[in-house]
Amino acid sequence: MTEAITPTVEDYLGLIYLLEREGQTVIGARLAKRLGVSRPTVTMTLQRMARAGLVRLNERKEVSLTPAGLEAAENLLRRHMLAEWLLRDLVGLPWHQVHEEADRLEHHFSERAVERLETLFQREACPHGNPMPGIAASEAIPLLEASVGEEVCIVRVVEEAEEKRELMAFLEENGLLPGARLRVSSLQPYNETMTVEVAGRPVVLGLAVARFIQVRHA
Amino acid sequence: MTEAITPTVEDYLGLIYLLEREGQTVIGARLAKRLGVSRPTVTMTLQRMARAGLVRLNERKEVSLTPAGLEAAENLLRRHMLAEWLLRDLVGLPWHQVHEEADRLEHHFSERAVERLETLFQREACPHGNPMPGIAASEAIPLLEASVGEEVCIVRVVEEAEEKRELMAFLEENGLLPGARLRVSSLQPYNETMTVEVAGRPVVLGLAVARFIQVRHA
DNA sequence: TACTATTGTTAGCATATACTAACATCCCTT
DNA sequence: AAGGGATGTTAGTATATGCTAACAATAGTA
Repeated sequence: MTEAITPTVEDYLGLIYLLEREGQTVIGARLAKRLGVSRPTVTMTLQRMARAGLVRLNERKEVSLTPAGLEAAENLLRRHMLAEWLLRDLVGLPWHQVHEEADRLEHHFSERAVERLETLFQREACPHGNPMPGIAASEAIPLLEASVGEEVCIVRVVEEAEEKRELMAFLEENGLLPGARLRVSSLQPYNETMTVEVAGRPVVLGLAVARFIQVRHA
Repeated sequence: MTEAITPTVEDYLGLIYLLEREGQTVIGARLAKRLGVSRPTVTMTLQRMARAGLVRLNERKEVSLTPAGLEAAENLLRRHMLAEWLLRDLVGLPWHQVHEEADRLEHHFSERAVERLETLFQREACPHGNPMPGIAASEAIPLLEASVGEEVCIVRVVEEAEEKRELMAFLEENGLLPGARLRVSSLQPYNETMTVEVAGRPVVLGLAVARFIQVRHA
């Protein structure tokens, strides 16, 4: 028997999957920071996960998913994104809250519920524009790299940003959701900010935030 | 700070609440049986719960909810029933599966999600006809006690039955849901069964099951 | 190269949740 | 009243998940 995968372990798997997808090297310290737990805890949990055949560590202690781990991770991500659509489209939760809520619910859907959700929501990305597992990410560049004057369309807000509650509320308030059109008005690199125009109104964005927003030409 | 109530403890609270509502005396052994855990486990968990001010035990070891425990229990029950409506009306899960699914999800809704669900579903009972916390149960008698020839309408399938997967599937298959009209055709007490007519078709029910179904005159 | 910051691990501990085996209690019925 | 079945508890154990303190190893960087 593959012993049941706990919610905690699912969280590790999902995060490792996302980091790998972004091309980052996955190390324990990074997991500890993102998961909000201590490094010793990560060491122990990774040991259990390795024993269960979900991950492996190379000589440089870099973590990667085994085939079993990958499958479980994709499964979780799919449940996460389906939960987000459920919460947004049917429950009517505001965009900036669905990630946090889905993060708790995702672990508890049965096979049958997932099937129902899959029938209801045949989407290629989550409400934040990040691709469903198995789907290739559509072309996009960080808003940071768009040129001044350019008219762009938001493709996605990357997962790392989804975790930041106030930032998400700020983005929603200012209409900075996937699909939004905006113009890059000006750059203030000395101030670590840029100014964009959304629906006729100017919005000042920190450059760190502009790195979280990916766009394509409109 | 009232330390967070765990899903396990919530399960205990919910069950104690339901047993109390049915007027049963709540003892550890009964909890152990219904929760599917050993008696020692129940002893230890009840001790923690008593320490947390959620329940008390009298000299005869009978369990009852404190005000804090009652509040937490009603809160859980509400979340459970809202989850059931969500799963039935929006997700489209079949009637007989929603209880089991809700039993897992109920522990993980935020305040805000509950508010949304309450706006969407202003119901006085769950999909099985059992009253929402705070609402008085509508008059009904066990189907068992209806007289032969009588035409009745199903008011509820009691909570104890909700836990029995195959039974629930059987009931749904035969249209024995709240609101269904049926006629008591005959009794076979020697056989521990009774026969009812639903939508023109005869269905034979074990008397134990007929005790789980509550009806009113149609 | 030497120092420092980052990273990983060990040890020791705590809590919630489970289990079995064994014993204690208590109530009811014969 | 005695015996038996139901009930509650104790003791001992296990697992997953967390922590801090301390140390070890590694990697950069001055």
